[in-house]
Amino acid sequence: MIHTTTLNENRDFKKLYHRGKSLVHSVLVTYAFKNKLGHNRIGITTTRKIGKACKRNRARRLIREAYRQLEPQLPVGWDLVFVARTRTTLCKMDAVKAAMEQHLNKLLS
RNA sequence: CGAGUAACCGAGACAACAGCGGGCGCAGUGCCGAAAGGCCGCGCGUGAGGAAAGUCCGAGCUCCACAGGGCAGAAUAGCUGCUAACGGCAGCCGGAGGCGACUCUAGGGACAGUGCAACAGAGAGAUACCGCCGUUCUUUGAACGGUAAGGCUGGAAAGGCGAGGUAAGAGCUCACCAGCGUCUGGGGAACCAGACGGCUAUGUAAACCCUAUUCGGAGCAACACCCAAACGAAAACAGAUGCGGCGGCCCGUCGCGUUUUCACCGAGGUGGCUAAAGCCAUGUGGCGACAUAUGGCGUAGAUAGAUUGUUGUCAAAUACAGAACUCGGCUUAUUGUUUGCUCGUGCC
Repeated sequence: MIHTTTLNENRDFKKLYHRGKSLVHSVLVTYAFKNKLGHNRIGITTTRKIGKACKRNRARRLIREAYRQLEPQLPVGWDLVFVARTRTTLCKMDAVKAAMEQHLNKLLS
């Protein structure tokens, strides 16, 4: 990815959950918060509610691919956390991408 | 054709575009960092399973004393073999189920000891309630004695069943069957077959227990190394009959003050990390598990965690499901195809 790194510290996730803006959709929950790094950081949460390792991997892949396709049009300087939901594993990538695009347009404007 | 039973094999392939993790090669010495070290571009090649799962066994590897003695504790339980090892596997023996193919089997010991067996029933290591028979008194019965065939209860009632026998009965006697013991024969063994003997006193050891065999503990967040930082203060207790290290206890052994509070110091990096009791093919030995020889292959190593998204073609690609130090098993989840065998039905 061009200007994005992964978010891997638990304290960063907690900060977004408490202080970030969020939107909910049936296949995706998005949290966003501005950072001062000059690039984006994303984190993906797949809880055990979704299923076992295989289903969680699938959800993570779908979200990462959706983000990758949307990335060129996004503004820079945000921390993002995407939370997969149970229905995420059942749907196609296009549905996730549409939900994400809708969320990001609202949150990052 | 239907029902069943056993086993092999597969787990999408190909093409296009986009994208991700390792590896190798080339290049700038460009970027980040205090440093160890890491990042970026292009090309080539490579990249999840039959169960990767559950974490139920067994090993390797690492550290604790290269692991010591005893007790406690745990596991296993027909025989012979295979294996690095196993609670696994193979073959066989015994038992159970099925018409059969075939399947299942936690399969040592109840004359070492302790316990339990409710209720019912006359009586459950012990009986005489009814009944049957005899004797006596007497006469529609009673007392005493004999009996375990018949009745009732129960999961189980003093081996089963038939004949003889008897006052009535009884392994009292006999044949057959079951069980026990001894002997003989066969087998490597579990065990099998036969003969003879006396005539026997329940079940439960997935109840405690006994016997035999095996087992030290913790786990890759193990552990090793590198860079940076720190390596101080106070209080309490003890003075070796103390504290700590080896899962519990006792020894043994090694090390040494210990604990608490405050202060100081990294959400650092690299290795371990994949060549392995490895896989494939062929030959040889073995009923088989497996062993062995030759040749070939070199096949993921992440650390918020990598093969996926969108199409097209194929009759369909759907199910269960994602490596996390590595192997050998077991168990559980689940999809498709094929083949052998068994039983039933119909036709030739």
